[in-house]
Amino acid sequence: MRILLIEDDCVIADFIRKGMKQAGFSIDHADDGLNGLDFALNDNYDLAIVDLMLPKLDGLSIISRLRENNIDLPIIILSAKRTVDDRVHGLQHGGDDYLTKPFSFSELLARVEALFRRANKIVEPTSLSAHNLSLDLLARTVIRSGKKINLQPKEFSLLEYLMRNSGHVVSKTMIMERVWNYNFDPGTNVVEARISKLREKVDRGFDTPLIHTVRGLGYVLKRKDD
Amino acid sequence: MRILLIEDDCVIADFIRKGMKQAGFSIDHADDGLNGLDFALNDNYDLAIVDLMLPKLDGLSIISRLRENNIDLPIIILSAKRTVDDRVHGLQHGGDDYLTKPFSFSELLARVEALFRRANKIVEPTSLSAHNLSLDLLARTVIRSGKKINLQPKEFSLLEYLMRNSGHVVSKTMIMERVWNYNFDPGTNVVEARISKLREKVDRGFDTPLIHTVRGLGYVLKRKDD
DNA sequence: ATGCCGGTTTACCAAATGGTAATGTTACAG
DNA sequence: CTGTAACATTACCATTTGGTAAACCGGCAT
Repeated sequence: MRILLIEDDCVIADFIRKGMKQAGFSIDHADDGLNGLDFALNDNYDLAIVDLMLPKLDGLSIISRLRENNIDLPIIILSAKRTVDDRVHGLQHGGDDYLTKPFSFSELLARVEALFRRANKIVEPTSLSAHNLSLDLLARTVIRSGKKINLQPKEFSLLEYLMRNSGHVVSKTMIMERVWNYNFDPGTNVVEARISKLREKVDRGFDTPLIHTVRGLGYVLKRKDD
Repeated sequence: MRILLIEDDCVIADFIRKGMKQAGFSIDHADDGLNGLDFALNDNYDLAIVDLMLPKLDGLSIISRLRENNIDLPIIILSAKRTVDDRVHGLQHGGDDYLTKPFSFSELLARVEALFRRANKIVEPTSLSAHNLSLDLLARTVIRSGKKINLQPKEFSLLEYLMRNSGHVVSKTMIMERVWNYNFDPGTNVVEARISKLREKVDRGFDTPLIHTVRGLGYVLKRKDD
C-alpha cells in the first residue's frame, strides 16, 4: 500500500510519515505542490494525503489536475481551513475526504483505512493476461493469439490459478489446496494429469510454451525469457 | 440514485429528505434501527446515511450487520458524538464517512456526491443482487439470505441472465438466444425444465419467490410487490 | 363443468467432466 | 551409461451435467 503525502510543514509531515510507516504503509513525501503533482503523475500510489496551502501549486489545483488527467486516486485533504464552505469546496474539487488541522493521528489512520477498503473492492480484475494469452474471468473464456480456446471448468480454474501467480512457481500441494480445496494429499496424480490436458489445449500448436514445470518444485506460467 | 436514510429525529429526517429530493436523489426513510436494517438488506440502495443513536438497533450494529452480509454499500455516519474516538470507531466499523451534528446541508451533499463518484466508477460489476439473493460472478457462487446455494453452470448462467434483467420480463426465445446461444427453436421445453430446477434451489424454502412466470410472455426475476 | 393450452415437474438417458491408475518418458545422480 | 524418481500421457470409468419427453397441473374460454 503506497501513500503519497504532499505537505510543506515538516513537523506535520514527519509526524504522519512515522505513524504511517509504523502502521505498515509505504509512504513518499513531497514538500511542495509541483513536486507533489509530479510524483502523483509519474508513479502509482494507492492514496494521497494533500495539504491545501502549499508552495508553488496549491492542493486544490493538484487535485483538479489529477482528475483532469483521469487519475483516479483516493485523496484525503488536510487543511487548517475549517469552514463548511472550505470543506464543500474541497470535496467538489474531487477530494474523497477532508480533515481539519489539528487532527489526531488515529482519525487520519481510520480514514486512510476506510478509503482503502472502498477503493480496493472495486479494483478486482475481471481479466488476466500474460504474453498472448488472456482469460476473461466473467465470461470464463480463454483466448490465445486471437484464437478461442475451449477449457473445461476445472481446467479454467487451474489456468486461472497459474495466471494469478504468473512468474512465480506454485507447488502441486498449493494447487491442490487452492484449485481443488483439498487440504490433504489424495495420493494420486490429479494435478499432473490435468496440467497435461491443459498444455495440450493452451500450449500445443502455439509459438512458445507458457506452462513450465520446475522439477521438484511445481509449475510456473511465464514465457521462457522472463 | 437511491439513498436510504436511517434517522429517528423527524425534524432532521425531513430536512435531509427535502434537500436530497431537490438535489435529484430518490430517498427512502426508516425511523428506527431494525426497519433501517431491513430496508438495507431487502432493497438495493446506492448509499446510506445512518444516525448512530437509534431506537431498537444502533447505527454501528446496523453497519456491522450489513458488512457481515457482504453488503457493500457506501455509508455516511451522522452523529452528535464529536470526539475523535467516536469518529475513529465509526470508520472502523465500516462507515465511509463521518459527519457530526449539527451539519450544513451543503456539506452532506458534497460528501454524498464524493462517495457516489468513488463508488460508481464505470467498472463491470462483479456481483449482482436483488432482494436477499446475490451472485458473485467471479467466484460463480450464489447466496440467498446468508445461505450458499449450489447451482450447476447452466443454472448459474440462466439465473445470471434473469438477474441482469431483473424487473423486466424475458421471453423464452430471448433466454434461448442468450443463455443457450440457439437462434432457433429446438422444439423442446429445455427452458421450462431448467427454470423448474432453478426454482427448486433458489426459491423453495425461502420467504418469498423471486422467479415469476408471466403467462404467454416469459419469466421475470423480482419480488412480488415491485 | 369440461377440455385445452401453457406451464411445471419428474424420470430418464446421452454427453461432458474429472479423478484414477497404468504405462511411457525424461532428467539427473552416481 | 544406467537406475531411479519425478513427471507426462493416456485409457478408463464413476459422477455430474443437462437435454428430452412424458406425465401432471391449473387457469380460462367455451
